[in-house]
Amino acid sequence: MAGKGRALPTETDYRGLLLPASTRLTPQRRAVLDAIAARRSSFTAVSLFQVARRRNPGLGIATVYRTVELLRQTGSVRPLTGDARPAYVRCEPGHHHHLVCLACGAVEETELCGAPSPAELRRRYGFRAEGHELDVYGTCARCA
Amino acid sequence: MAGKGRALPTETDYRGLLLPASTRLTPQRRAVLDAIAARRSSFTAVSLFQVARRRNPGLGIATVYRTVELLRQTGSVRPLTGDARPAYVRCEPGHHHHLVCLACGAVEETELCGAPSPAELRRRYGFRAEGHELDVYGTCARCA
DNA sequence: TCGCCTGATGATAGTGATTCTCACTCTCGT
DNA sequence: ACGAGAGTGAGAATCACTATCATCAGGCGA
Repeated sequence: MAGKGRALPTETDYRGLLLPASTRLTPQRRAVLDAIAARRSSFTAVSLFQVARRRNPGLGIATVYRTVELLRQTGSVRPLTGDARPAYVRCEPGHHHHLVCLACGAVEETELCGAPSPAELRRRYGFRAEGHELDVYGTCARCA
Repeated sequence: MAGKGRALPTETDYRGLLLPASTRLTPQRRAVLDAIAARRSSFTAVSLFQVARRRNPGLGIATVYRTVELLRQTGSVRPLTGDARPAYVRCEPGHHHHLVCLACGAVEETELCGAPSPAELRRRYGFRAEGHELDVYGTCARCA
């Protein structure tokens, strides 16, 4: 049952939004994925819910949370840290961080990252780094 | 009434925990400051409440939140980002980041920081950085 | 010494975001 | 058509936190 007939859990026009394998692409999830794909900035579960429900009036808020959680598992969205909570951003694959505009909520990805190296943290603190969160807050080019 | 007779808003033996000037050091706040000073790791408002109430049984949870907020204003505590939420850590003055142990909750400060420079973000993205959040997650020396 | 003013407090209701529960529905493979 | 199990919506529950408000406390001036 793994990767046979039912095959495509997502379709390519969702532009990189991936559900975990062997989950079904239901109309409800489609509505949520559409709502995310249309976003150019950070979003909250509630705001997604409001948009997605226009397309699928019966949609429940619980389904939005469930779908976002699935996307989080695949790395397609990430919850923002800091004062922007509670909000999420779309994520392309690979290590990167976010530039969050405090004025309009727009989020830009950047591959720039100078987080302390695991080796140095290990040497200086005996600390085994497994991951890190870095978000930069400020004003985007449009709002400046 | 500004910085005269009433004088000392805090006392030095709270090891760097500062309340804003012209706030009173009440027994309730003292109990909360004690509870924080005794911590070697991250803490939540509720866990502080439980500890501080042993010293001051009448203490209300609202007072704990109010006191933590005062300390946040002076930079003496900072809310953690990422999955460790909702939790706070004590902060020494100055720019630094935190190494958070996912096993025991211990938090170590480090001055190591390689966040992208505001100048480079400005040049490449037109983004005016105002601040950033960086927390590193992993396992501390004791738990490893 | 006595009120007074204002900051501080505790109890409690309220809020917003999120999670849980559960009966029901839909889909897929057979 | 059928059975199994993934998926669903509604609403209750939970969690962290905030707002409200009557009351308290402790310097201050009179």
